[in-house]
Amino acid sequence: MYYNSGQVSCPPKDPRMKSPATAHIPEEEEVAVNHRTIVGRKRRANTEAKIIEAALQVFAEKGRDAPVIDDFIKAAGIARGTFYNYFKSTSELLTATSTWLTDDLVESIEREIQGIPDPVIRHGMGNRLWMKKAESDPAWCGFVASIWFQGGFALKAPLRDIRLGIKSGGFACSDANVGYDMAMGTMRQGMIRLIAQSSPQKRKGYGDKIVEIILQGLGADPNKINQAMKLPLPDMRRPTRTVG
Amino acid sequence: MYYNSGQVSCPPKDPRMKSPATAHIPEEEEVAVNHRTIVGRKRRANTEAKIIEAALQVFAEKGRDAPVIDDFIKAAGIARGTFYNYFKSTSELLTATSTWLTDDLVESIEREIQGIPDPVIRHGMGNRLWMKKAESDPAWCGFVASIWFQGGFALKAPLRDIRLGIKSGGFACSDANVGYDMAMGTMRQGMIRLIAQSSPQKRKGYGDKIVEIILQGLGADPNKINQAMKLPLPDMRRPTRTVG
Amino acid sequence: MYYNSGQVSCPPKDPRMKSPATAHIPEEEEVAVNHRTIVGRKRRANTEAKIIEAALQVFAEKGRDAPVIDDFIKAAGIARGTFYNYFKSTSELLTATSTWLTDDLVESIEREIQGIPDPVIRHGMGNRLWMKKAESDPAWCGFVASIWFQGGFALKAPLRDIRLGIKSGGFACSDANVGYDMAMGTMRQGMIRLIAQSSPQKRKGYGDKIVEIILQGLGADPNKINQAMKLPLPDMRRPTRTVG
Amino acid sequence: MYYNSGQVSCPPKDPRMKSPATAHIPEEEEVAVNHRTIVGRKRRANTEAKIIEAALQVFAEKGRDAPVIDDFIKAAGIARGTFYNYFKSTSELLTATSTWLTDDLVESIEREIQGIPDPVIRHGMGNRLWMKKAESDPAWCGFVASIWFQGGFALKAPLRDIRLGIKSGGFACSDANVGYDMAMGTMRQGMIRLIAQSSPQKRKGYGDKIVEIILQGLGADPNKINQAMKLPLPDMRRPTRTVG
DNA sequence: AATGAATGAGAGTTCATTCAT
DNA sequence: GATGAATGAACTCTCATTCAT
Repeated sequence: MYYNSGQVSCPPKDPRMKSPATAHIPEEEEVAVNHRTIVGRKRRANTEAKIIEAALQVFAEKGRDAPVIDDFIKAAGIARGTFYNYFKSTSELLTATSTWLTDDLVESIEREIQGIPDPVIRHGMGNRLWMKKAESDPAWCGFVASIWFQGGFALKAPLRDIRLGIKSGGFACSDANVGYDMAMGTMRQGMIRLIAQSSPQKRKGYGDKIVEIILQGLGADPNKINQAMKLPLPDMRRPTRTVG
Repeated sequence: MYYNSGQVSCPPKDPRMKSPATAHIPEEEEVAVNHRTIVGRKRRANTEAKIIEAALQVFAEKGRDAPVIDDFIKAAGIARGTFYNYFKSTSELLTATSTWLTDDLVESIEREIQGIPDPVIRHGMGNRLWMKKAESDPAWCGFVASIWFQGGFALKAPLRDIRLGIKSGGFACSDANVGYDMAMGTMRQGMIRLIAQSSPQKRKGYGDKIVEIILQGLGADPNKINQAMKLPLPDMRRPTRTVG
Repeated sequence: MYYNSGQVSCPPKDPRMKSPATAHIPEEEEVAVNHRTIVGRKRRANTEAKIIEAALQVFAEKGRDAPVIDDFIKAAGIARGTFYNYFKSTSELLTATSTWLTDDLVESIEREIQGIPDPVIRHGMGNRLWMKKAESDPAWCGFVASIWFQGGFALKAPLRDIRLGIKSGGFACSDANVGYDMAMGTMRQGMIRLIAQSSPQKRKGYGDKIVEIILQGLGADPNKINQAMKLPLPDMRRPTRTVG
Repeated sequence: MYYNSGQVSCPPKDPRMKSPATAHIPEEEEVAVNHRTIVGRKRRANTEAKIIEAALQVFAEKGRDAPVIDDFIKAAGIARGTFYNYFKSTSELLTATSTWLTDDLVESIEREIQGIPDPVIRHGMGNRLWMKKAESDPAWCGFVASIWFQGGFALKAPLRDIRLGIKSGGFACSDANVGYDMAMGTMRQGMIRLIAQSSPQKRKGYGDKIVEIILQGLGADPNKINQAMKLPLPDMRRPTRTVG
């Protein structure tokens, strides 16, 4: 995995898969998978997806702390009690939502760039794909910048590539942590600017500028930077999840 | 002014000075500034300072959103009603606190670096002084990183110096905004790492590394970077405000 | 309708009926009126009635402005939060209570007198029934005099009958508004005296005297006044709502 | 006295006179009326008048119950503590204000009509003068209708005249209390209509209509009513107090 | 007398959580 | 599983009153 968030968890596509909220359900009992069980599972998955999708909207609109349970159940069209069948608190929902929202982008990016051998180019391309998403999907950008970055935000892959780049001499940077802080901090700040910037033509291209200055900050060779910035960005196969 | 936040306001040292919460009190134009008035002002200023100082502790401990009025009045040792004589809400108190906490650091930094003619060196020195404070005062660092960076965080001076640096050829950076985002984002992320890092010897020197990578990211000449990093950091004359 | 207050609304006898506080609940158009829904509605209606009945007591005891939320919830035996599930404020509760309390008396009176053709007699009989209620139910009288008369108190039927009476020559009165003010003002003042008067034998008959002077004030013929005052007062079929 | 309110108290014209709020000051001590005492008294009277005049405005604007101490001290331009030097509570201020506002009207009316021997005519003229004030001074009318009528409102003179009128055969009314309720209730209701009616030409003459119907309600002879309504209204010598 | 900062009881309101149906 | 009425702790805010100066 390239962009590999610390807390990986699969979104509830497959009703058989454990999602964070359902992790407590013992699986051993599930010997007799009869019709009712299957129906029940489908309903569960359905409702959970409904809640998470509604939560995305709500968090994107109101931010991290303002939303109250009522906002979620109204947006999801469910009853108060139903909420508690899936999530113990809003913060658990926040975690689930973040995970669901970023995981497959992270996976997609990783899939796209795993073939690139040079860590400098690979890092640059990974960042570009990330910022492209931020540029083109304001709601996603808003959610991630203000919410998902909070607390965790530990992407393993970039740190690893920065380390490899330093070792290989591609990056001139005294300390991998410093480089990582620079890269992550700059991306975040760039995303914050993208949120504030409503005009699409002004957003256009800002992501690449951000990536370029990151590579410069990491001390990459200008020619290599040019090379990384000129590579065509692949269309990511499956469209990734979106907020709206 | 170098580090010049938008809303500069003097802390309530001098009871005659306007502070945000006392701004409505008529001053010089007052016809009869009699004894009672003066006494009253002193008390006001006193209490306001007491509240703000307590608030610093509270915000540093509990963060930006968690604290409730009760936390502040208990910490300040005042009555509920007294709080409302000074601040309409916790967020107003937050603003006042941020302002009070950062304003004189910003002023001090500015005073120190205004004599440096080269915008690259000046920018580097300004950043170093800022990060030095962050390194040496964990509570201040925690407060500022989590609270003051929120929303506003528009320091005019760094942006201006980045612009001047680009114009003079000292910085190689396609867009001043990008450079600004990089510089600010990196400092923030560096401060977040400083907070997480409790061991003093690991904190030691991290601020300078952050500044160094910022200058590299801005495309400064390595010699000039060296020069900026080697200049001795002046002791700022008055010790700046601190959280504890 | 005779005594027809502006905002007629049915009291929540039938859980399916809209009452002010439950007006937002979708009804017939609801697709699936299942068991749970029905049960929920019954509970809602129940609680609402419980609150309103308690509110009557409270308002009657403490007046219009003194009561606080706590009084209502204690009297109704509900939790703080439950109150807000039904009413946003005490004044909304006041409105609901007034409406609930007067509406069916107004309806009953109207039912009784609609058959009387002469507007003079009809007006007299309507007033007599109203004052009879005031005489016999001190709590109701106190509530209505101090609360319901506030602001609105625009009963359409009396005004219409006064107008008809003037047109037909039964009343000698220069201006229907003046007559209306006289009639309403006199009844209110009479009710205030009834409240102050705790001895039942002194209250006895005071309502009829009030009505008599109103008719005299409207310039009705003494014989007709006599006639209106001598007609037996019908027992209103269903006992109307009462405060206690 | 004709219109003689129960609680008569002189307004603070003469600083030597006791007003309700100063009634507790012992007079015995006042043997040595030196300069300072006199100055103090003048200040007292001044401040009290200032408070009461401000209170009139406040009550007229906000009604009987809504105003808080803050409203009064802001309107009067005094300090919090000063308020308590004069009034123990808002309701004491309300009483003082009512008294101050109505007393001299009551006196003036009484002075004007004391020479009229016939109780019917006298009552009619008294009412007319009252309603004339109501017609011409909306603020006064608003204050009196909504505030002063509350609670007390026991005017002795009208009741006495109604009694005398009944005894002399001028009024045909079974019970003086009923007549009194009719007269007072009708005036109040008429005043309420005057408040609601902002157009001066519609207000014009309404007071006399109100008085006319009162006399008719009391059973006065039509000729005598005519006579009472045709007498020219005297200009009351001193202009009475007004709200603005 | 006048001042106005400080007080704290008490009122209003929100909202996460439970639970019978 | 789904429902939504009921709950009450926790929070915000107001305002009459005191008192040192």
